[in-house]
Amino acid sequence: MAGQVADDGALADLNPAQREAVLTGASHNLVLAGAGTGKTTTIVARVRHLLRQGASPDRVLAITFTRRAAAEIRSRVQAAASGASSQVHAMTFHGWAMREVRNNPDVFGYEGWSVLDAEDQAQVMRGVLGRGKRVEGLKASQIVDVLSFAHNTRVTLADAIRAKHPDSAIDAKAVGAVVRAYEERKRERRYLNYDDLLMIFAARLKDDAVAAWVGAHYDEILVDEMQDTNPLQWQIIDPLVPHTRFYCVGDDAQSIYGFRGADFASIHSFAQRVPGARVLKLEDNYRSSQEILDLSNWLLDQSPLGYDKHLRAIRGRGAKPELHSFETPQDEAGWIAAELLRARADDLPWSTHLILVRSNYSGRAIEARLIENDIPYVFFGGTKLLESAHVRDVLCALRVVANPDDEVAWMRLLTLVPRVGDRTAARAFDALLDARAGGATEREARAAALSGLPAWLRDGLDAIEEAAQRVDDAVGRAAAMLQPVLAHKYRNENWDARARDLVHVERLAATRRSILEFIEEYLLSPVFTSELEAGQRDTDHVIVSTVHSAKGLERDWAFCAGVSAGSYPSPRAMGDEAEVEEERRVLYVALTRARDRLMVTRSVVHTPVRAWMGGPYGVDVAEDAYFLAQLPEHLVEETVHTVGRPVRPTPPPGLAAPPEIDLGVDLGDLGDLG
DNA sequence: AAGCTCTGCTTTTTT
DNA sequence: AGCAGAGCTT
Repeated sequence: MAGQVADDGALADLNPAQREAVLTGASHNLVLAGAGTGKTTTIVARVRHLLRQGASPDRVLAITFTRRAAAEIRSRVQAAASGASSQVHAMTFHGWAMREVRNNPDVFGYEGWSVLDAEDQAQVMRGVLGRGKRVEGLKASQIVDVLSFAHNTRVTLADAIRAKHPDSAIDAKAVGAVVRAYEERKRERRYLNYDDLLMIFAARLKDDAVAAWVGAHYDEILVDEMQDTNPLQWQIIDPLVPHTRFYCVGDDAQSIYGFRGADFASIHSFAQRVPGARVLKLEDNYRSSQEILDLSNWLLDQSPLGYDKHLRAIRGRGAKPELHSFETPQDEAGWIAAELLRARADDLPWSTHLILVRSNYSGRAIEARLIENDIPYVFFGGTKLLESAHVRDVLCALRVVANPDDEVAWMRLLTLVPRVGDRTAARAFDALLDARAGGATEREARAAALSGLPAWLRDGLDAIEEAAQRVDDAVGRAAAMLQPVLAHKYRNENWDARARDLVHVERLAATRRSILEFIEEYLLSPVFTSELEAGQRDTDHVIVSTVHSAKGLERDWAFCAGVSAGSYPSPRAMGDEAEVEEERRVLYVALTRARDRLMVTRSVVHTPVRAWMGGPYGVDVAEDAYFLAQLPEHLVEETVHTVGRPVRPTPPPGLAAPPEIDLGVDLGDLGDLG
């Protein structure tokens, strides 16, 4: 908060509504905190208040949406604390569930499992699908998505299929058979995915003795971004309500995770769901100028859903938001880069700026321009380090050592070996299982199963096993072992940059106690590759972020890129009011990130990309529903740019129609070609 | 038969 | 940028 940083959470710096929210004595509270109203400040102050009242730091749990938000709360509480260590627990729902399940095998009944990320899940699903690779026209990854939606919203598979694929007649029974086989495969291999962690936790909390036991660990559980909590996560909160206190903070207008099962209306029913809960409101905005809020408020007012929300700018008046129209997205990106360079020439630091994009895809065009112009940036929502192919390759070598049942990892690792494909790899894996079943130790089983393969694989894995206590060392050995094959595999794909990533991974691993802990931590809360490049030296940088990853972010200047007809809302959302309104909230979140200068950019050209994204709906429909179609002129300062694309000169008046032009070739005298 | 390589297609949003 | 499939090589 610009005006109220100094001592985070010192009561004197809070306004009356915030102070009330911090000091509330009710057992359960819901704080409705609009954008820029000091949400994080309030949470930090609340934690400090609890600590002052004598709560031990490890009895306060803050549930956040991302690892970054957790780190911020932790560091701000720490910074504000006088001396004594006050490491409060701050983590995501998934991180919490994982901790509980991992640390208490006798309570939850799961031991020796490993976590599957999206790609691994799709891989297991592909194995189940076999030859055809599809069932009812759905790809492996689509089935995984639908299944996850069903779990998170607690609906049947059939309902989830209808929700996700409303236009196709899919036989849920056929999909169900595949899903059953998939679950069976996961069980055999002792795999759990993100949803499983939440489901195991939620299922066990149904036993009131377990709920009482978990609840007794905490004096208060704070939940940030409550509007994005989905029904599955509610099943974790519900049983704990009688056993601890809940302090939830959210904003219905910023609910943008409906695709993951969040229902923004659930925040309205909070008081019914949590008996005796007190509801408090924060409406004073400390972040933005009134002009920025006028535009944001206008956007919400256009919605058929009544948000009953009008942010007031404590900072008063400022510059009008700017609307810049271009011909192409490339022009937008070019102008943004130029604007950043101009600001730099005026001595503004790079950290003045935040660039918001709708999708990872659209962020790449901007990223390219920043690289071109040597502008340092971090891309939240870009490539995740642990999901990139080369890092995955290396981690598979660690995974098979940590969990020899990890079939997905074995298959990937084995097929890296030259002349080894699916068949050979599958045979080696089967041989491994056989050897173990016959009583061999892990190392003996590996020696037997890998006997027909190059010795470096067996020796390398043995070396990793010996180093397993030092995870960074193990990573180093895995990278060394695979270096030759990876250098070849990625020879045309940026091998040098990839090799650098592997060094980053080694460094990240240095503080971890075990291979599984390391992999789980970063799978559950990813690190972006660009984050490491820039963050390493704490350099001044611009932030590029998808709107979804921009939660809690704010900067003096914000560029909202690609706010074009046909993108807001996207054609995919058309025809479904709930989805269109979620898109409106996405734009609202983007607009409310700016403190002083808000620049909305858009373009009109329909690139091939947009044409196929447009799908069956077509552009005209989108024009009509475009959120800025009815934008009153007085709310923005509009500039129309025609950069790099000069208007075609009109021909001189009175020019005669072109004559027929003979395109035949004058062969001339070719002489005697004989 | 198995593996390799090239090409074209696909992509909202994330733990 | 990554994946699936086609067609080619060993």
